[in-house]
Amino acid sequence: MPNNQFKRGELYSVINGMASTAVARRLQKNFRQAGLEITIEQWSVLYHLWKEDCLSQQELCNRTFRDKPSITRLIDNLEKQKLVKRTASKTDRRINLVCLTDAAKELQQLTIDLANQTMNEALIGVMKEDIETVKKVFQQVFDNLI
Amino acid sequence: MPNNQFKRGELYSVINGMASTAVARRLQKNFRQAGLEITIEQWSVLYHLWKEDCLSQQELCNRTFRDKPSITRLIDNLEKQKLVKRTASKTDRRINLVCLTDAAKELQQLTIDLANQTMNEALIGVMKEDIETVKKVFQQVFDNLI
DNA sequence: GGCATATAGTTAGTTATGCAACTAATTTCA
DNA sequence: TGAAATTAGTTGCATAACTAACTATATGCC
Repeated sequence: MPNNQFKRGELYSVINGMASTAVARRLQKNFRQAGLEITIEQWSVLYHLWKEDCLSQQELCNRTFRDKPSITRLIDNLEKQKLVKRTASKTDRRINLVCLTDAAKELQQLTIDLANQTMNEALIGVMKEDIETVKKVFQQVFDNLI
Repeated sequence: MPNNQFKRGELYSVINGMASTAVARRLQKNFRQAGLEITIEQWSVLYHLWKEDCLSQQELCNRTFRDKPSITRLIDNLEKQKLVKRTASKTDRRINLVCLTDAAKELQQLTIDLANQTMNEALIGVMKEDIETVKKVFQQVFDNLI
């Protein structure tokens, strides 16, 4: 196979491949070294709740771009760790509102610091305008595929 | 929390987040619609074997950036599907060489076409030089974190 | 030669993803 | 009003990830 046959597939592996995995592993490692017992995926849920508390599970699906079973189980685990609590909505009995506990609120600043530290480690030598280009391209890719 | 406190965390979610997931889901969907029963992860192993057949499991770990247990199980599943075959190395009895079957060789062109099609769908409206910037940034991120 | 160390691969346990099928509550509309 | 369709959430099954602990083989070195 000539090398140029796979040009866009190579970009696939760029977008979805080693760099992303490396960042995720580093962030997880930095969490662990700081004594944090949460996973990256749990963190992404908490992140949206820190921005706006007491969202429904469906709303968390939309914001984290995960499907419903994934959110169900992430919330199960976060509830076991006493970081969130399901509360029945008073206006719609189908809905669980997912609210932060005080313990979760205390984690916010530490995880922000660790995420920023991780991205600083990852972005050494990367120009600011190139970062903007990456953001722009990823937004376009997301819009193309919804 | 002021919004600008999480600037680099936002980029984290860009690199590791929704666009990557959207591309992976679309590629998987395109595989499925073409009647291909393989996962993206299995495909990534086959991809490296198409470039160079009969690699050791350790070499597949290095090239796919996965750990050893992940490769063990990916190879288990690929072997169940008769797409690869483990062969004991003659020079080092610790090593399994993973070789493609004829069935796997027949999948190569179809999956290349589907990967290219998927990336074409994803990259509508994205400029060529911006793609090069994304590749450059991701290479730098990977080098920073190894 | 033989012990210590390193390397290749497997297994076990926990967490997460995707899909399909399911229950329960709500909304639509004839 | 009441049956049909929609929405919110859960459960089951298969695949995959990470960590740690394990076996087997190979290498290094005294």
